[in-house]
Amino acid sequence: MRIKSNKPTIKDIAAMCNVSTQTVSRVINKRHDVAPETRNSVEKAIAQMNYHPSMLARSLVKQRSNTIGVILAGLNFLGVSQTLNGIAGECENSGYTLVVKELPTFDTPNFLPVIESLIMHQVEGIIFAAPELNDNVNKAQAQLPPSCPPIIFVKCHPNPSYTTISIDNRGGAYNAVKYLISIGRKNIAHITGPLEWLESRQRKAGWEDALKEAGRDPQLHYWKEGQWSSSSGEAAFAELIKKDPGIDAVFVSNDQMALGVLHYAHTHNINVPKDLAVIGFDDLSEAPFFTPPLSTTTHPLRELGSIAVHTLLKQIEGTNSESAHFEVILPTQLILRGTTP
Amino acid sequence: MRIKSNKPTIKDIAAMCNVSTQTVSRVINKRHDVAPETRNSVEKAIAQMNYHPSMLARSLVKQRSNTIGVILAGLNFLGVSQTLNGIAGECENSGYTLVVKELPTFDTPNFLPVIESLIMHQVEGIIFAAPELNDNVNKAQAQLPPSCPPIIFVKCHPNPSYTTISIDNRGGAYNAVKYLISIGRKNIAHITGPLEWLESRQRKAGWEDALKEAGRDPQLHYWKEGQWSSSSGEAAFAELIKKDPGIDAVFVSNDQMALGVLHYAHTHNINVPKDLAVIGFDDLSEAPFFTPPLSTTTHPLRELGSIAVHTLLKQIEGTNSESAHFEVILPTQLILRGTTP
DNA sequence: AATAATGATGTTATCGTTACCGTTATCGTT
DNA sequence: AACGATAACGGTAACGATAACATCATTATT
Repeated sequence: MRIKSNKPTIKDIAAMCNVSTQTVSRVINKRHDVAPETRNSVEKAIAQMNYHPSMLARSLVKQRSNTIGVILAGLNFLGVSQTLNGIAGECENSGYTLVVKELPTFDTPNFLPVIESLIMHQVEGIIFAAPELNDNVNKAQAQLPPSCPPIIFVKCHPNPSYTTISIDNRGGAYNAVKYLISIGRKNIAHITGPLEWLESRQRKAGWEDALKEAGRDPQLHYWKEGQWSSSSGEAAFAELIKKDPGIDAVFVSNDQMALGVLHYAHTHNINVPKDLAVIGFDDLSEAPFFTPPLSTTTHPLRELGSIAVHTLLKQIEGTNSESAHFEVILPTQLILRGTTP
Repeated sequence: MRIKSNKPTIKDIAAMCNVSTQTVSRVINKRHDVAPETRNSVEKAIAQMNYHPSMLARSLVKQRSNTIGVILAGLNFLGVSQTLNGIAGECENSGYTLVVKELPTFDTPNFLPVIESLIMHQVEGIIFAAPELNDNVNKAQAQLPPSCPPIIFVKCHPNPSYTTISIDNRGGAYNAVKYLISIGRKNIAHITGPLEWLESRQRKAGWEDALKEAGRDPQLHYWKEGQWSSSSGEAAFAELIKKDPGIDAVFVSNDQMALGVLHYAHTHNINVPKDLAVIGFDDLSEAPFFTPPLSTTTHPLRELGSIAVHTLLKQIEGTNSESAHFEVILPTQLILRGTTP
């Protein structure tokens, strides 16, 4: 006889109590058709043997894994982890297990292995939460195998064939720039994120739209591409101000780069906000404590995550007829602090 | 005949190719004892039918899930997500699947449900990466069921019964304060994190040790408890400086609170670093761009995560005899920037 | 009293895959 | 020509759990 693994199974419990495995199963699943006496004895045995039901076996026979997968990249960025925070919390709430796959880089060309790995794990749904760079999302969508479970794309461009949930980047930027115009700034520059990122392009579009709406030609305004980091923001601003010393406001695509701008201003005796108004994007928890406190734009990333899970579960658990795809765009909010007058 | 689910199984492939399921299995597992012709036909069928093997079934029969679980709390904190970054990356590298469980709060009293949930999922190992508050880790260890798979505790106090991997908080703080002493600061205050946190207590101990070593009585120095946030840091410093206007240096338990201190200094015309030297902890990527750039202490969180996985996998895959527990403490590094002279 | 309804349990088949062992065909060797 | 070695494959029994049905008592109903 082979040496038994130390993990007790439903059979061991059944044998111990002189009942069938089915009865044990009934106890585990809290069914009512078990005699109190039997239930007691089984429960005692379960506690004694330290038995835990195997989800693998359960999932196999039930044809339901109660698991969803999330694909992401750049966990070390605060934005991504905040989204994950929302996702994980909502999973916990609704009793789903979360499998996390992180892409090695932002611009991983081939998503298929990751998606297939999730399919092999029988996940019931997928949240695609890697940022959209170039056409990576399109590529991913094109690669989706026919047998793919429900999938939600987060923070990407809308696509009627899929459910997408995103942040109103364009609108947030638009509002920020509109405000700068409203306070009389004439020369509003912009520091973008890396332009492969959809978010960067959307925010840039918002800047352009606001300028156009005010009857100004965006072509005549300066902008420069940054790389999200504070140092790139500082460098970008240094270039901008060299090209045009008359810049009196700058809309910056994230708070970290905005911090770089503040640093430059501080070291070059530029008075913020009198000579230079600055508005960022993200509303980092540190932003109110920058010198001066940073005006910026909020976006509900944690909420984004929990909405994504919520929506996904509805698609999983809902009737099949309910598979209409749709699009959610979450609003942003302009927060005025010390870097605007 | 029942309606077949759309997901093909190994049987479907076998039927399609007129071979046994075993042969299909052999092809899937890249065994050599399959005729090239047969292999080809099977592979074609697999591609055609869009077949993906079920990890559930595989794990069940192989008695190996190739999955590990991680327990964490506070994903919205940068430190936690950086650790997760390291963990996820290393899992990806070594072909393990990662299941993430986030605790609802830092001080969740009862870990058992989370751990049991992981056990039920047949994870082969667990990384406990929630921060240590009060005696939550002790509690968790006491609650560990006998049948628990290998588990590694991260960022917690050493315990010979378990493998632990942590950051040298005490040493980092000690070095920071020692440096402040070496540059002649007489009155070195300290702002702690919440004292339920082990990290806070360890850093405070480092501060005390350095003072003692210099022949000073820590009792005569001021300290105040903060809550990690910038605003709490600012408030704490406001109190400290009111109690003793002679404070000429402050060691702050994290960078966010240090930012709060800088903010206070700036708004109250305290010259940093001339009148007040500041050293933080964490080395946020923004720290070099604070005004002035923040001197602080680095710690390798991403590395911590990948080491944790690495160690865990060695315990899982290694021989059983290799189950000796041990303790790793990762070093920190003092980074001097503008808030120290 | 006969029948039906209920309550508590056991039997068997099944989920998708692999391990284990057994079978057949082919080929070179002596 | 008989033999064994090897290659290529198949059959069956697991893995741990549940669904669906079957089987009994026992109690309620007419």
